[in-house]
Amino acid sequence: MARIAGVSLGTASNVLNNPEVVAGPTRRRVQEAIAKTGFVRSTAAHQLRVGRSLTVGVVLLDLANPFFGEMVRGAEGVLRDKGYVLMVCSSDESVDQERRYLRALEEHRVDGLLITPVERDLKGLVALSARGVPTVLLDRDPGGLGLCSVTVDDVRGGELAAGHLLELGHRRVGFVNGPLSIRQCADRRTGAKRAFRWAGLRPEDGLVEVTVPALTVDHGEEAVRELLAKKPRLTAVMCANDLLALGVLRGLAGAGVAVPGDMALVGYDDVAFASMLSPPLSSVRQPKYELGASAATLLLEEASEGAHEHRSVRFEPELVVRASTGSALRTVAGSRYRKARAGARPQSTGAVEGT
Amino acid sequence: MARIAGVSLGTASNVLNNPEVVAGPTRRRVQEAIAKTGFVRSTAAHQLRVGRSLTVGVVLLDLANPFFGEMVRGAEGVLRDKGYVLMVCSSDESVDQERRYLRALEEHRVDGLLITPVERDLKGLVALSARGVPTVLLDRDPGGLGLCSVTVDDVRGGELAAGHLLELGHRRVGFVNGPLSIRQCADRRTGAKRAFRWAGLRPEDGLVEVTVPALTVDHGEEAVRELLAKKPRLTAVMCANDLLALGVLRGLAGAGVAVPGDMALVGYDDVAFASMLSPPLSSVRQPKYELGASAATLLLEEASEGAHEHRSVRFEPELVVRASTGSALRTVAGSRYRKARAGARPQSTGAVEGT
DNA sequence: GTGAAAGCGCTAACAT
DNA sequence: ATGTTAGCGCTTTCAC
Repeated sequence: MARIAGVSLGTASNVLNNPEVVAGPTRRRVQEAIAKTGFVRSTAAHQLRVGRSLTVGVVLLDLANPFFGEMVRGAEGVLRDKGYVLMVCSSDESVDQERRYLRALEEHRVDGLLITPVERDLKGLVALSARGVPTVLLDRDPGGLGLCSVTVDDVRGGELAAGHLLELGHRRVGFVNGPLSIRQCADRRTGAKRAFRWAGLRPEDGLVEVTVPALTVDHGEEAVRELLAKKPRLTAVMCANDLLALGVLRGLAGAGVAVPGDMALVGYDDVAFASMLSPPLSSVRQPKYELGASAATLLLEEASEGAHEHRSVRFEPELVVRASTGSALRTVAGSRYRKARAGARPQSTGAVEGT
Repeated sequence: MARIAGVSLGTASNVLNNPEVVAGPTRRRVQEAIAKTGFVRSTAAHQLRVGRSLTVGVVLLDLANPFFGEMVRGAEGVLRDKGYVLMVCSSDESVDQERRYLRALEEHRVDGLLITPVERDLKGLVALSARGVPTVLLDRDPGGLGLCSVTVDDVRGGELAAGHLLELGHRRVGFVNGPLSIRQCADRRTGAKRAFRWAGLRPEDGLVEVTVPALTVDHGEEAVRELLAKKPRLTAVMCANDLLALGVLRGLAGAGVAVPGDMALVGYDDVAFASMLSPPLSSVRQPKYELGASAATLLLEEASEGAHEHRSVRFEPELVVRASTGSALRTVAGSRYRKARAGARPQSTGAVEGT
């Protein structure tokens, strides 16, 4: 023990926590002893005294999913500088597993919790928060309950995708969407319709929906037959996610339909391989890293402030334009949409990436 | 506190840890009190007494990389049932960051450590292990030092890829590889050559190497010109990873070369989108989940056994055959390779996935 | 079967 | 400026 090697005891603690209060020579002596004995302080004992575990719990659906991986990196980026270590848990979309982990994290007395909850009922989390564990919801609306949250505006995302196609002059747009019971799917649909209305068009006329049971490549590919059968013929397709878009892309290739020549295509999520497809896929990106980083920041706020005002941060998705949507279909019509949109709101924050 | 609500103190502890030693009625009374007061035991205090933190540290290069994400899931799968929670840390390939995290994890008294070390010198980890923290290396050879490890046989992987093409009858095979300073690249190359020798062929004649500075899509695409210029003409190409393969695929498409008709193509890693390409890409898969799971198992062994024998587990990569390598070029020649290979070792554990 | 008491490693208040 | 002491919440003898 550093104490035996040195000469004091409680002073050693000061060397670690209030170095300035210890006299130079003493301090050095203690530090030497620490180095020599290979002393490493115990967080557990520290926690028992001080009440902070220097630990933050993160519960998400599946760490193997790059979406969550990147989000965690965002949180880690801000939290590690504050000396926190992350306890990361995959609930696997199981309410039971989630409960077990929440229990374990509470036993560990995490100083905060970031969670994408699978349980519909949030009252357990509200209670946890009331018990003094700062809690931030990830990609989930707190629905008026007293919780912080960080979400992405999926309505806006749907609007961006549809709006982009409208700007390019498309007036007959297919929309391959998943079940509306998934909140994200419903929201993106709402956004797409809104884009049509902004353009002075009726969604019922121009937005042709094809609903598939799951957001997979295969379902996307199957949807192509239906898309091509529509009359009058579609000139563009938007999809509820990139996997569907990839399937559509493959289906179109099989049918000899050129993208973007005969059909423009835009996905959603901007997954890693979207930029690698042929042609590279235009898509709507979610700020995954920022999502995590901002959640962590909210957490720190809630942990430091005495009386805390719960806050909800909503991120704007970002349109990433690539080759799959090509250039304007008819210049004149394109400008019409742009004009209708102008002045309504800050212009779309679309980023353009090389082909 | 449960104690006040109930009637005893140290007995409450027994209700939690040795329920059978407590009389029925008493036990029930305590449990009620626990439920009513919302008591949650403190791991920290527990740890202070018992010495176990119920925590395992995981240090990897980047959690946003799906390779690591999946590996962590493997570890989580076996560890969570034992009541452990994972402290996951991304070193970002920074030696400094790695050291900081290792320090923090040791302060937390993790019961074990899984790490993909960035620091070349492993003596810090050996010391840590000697100090009583069971440590398992992930995807890194312990080089004779006393540490457990879990790795994947990249030589074998290279052999699988090349062997597959040889079995199909290809005799002029391009190999787009990264810098040999990367251990994985060097190993895969060694394996590819070995496959040629097994087939009774000289690698110098049949294996045509193209080295690129980095394993990216763009470098793959650029390599195509060089590949197509080779005489006599190549009939197949293998790549050191899937990104390169994707680039090659794109380049070939641009040059009007059909895959697999005019050129067979096999990648490495079997990333998520390999199966989604057109045509779906044959590749060599690393058992990511199993890597993590097996590392965790090793950790548990090391933690439980008194005198521990350090073990190294080496995984066999797995050939995933998809459409990009098509069918045999010339049946006769194909069988020649197969015959040479037979009996040499347990046959390749290749899995076949739908087109 | 249950209670009482010591102590894990640390920090903060107090005494010197 | 340094040493002394109490106690964080728990487990674990050891009496009863």
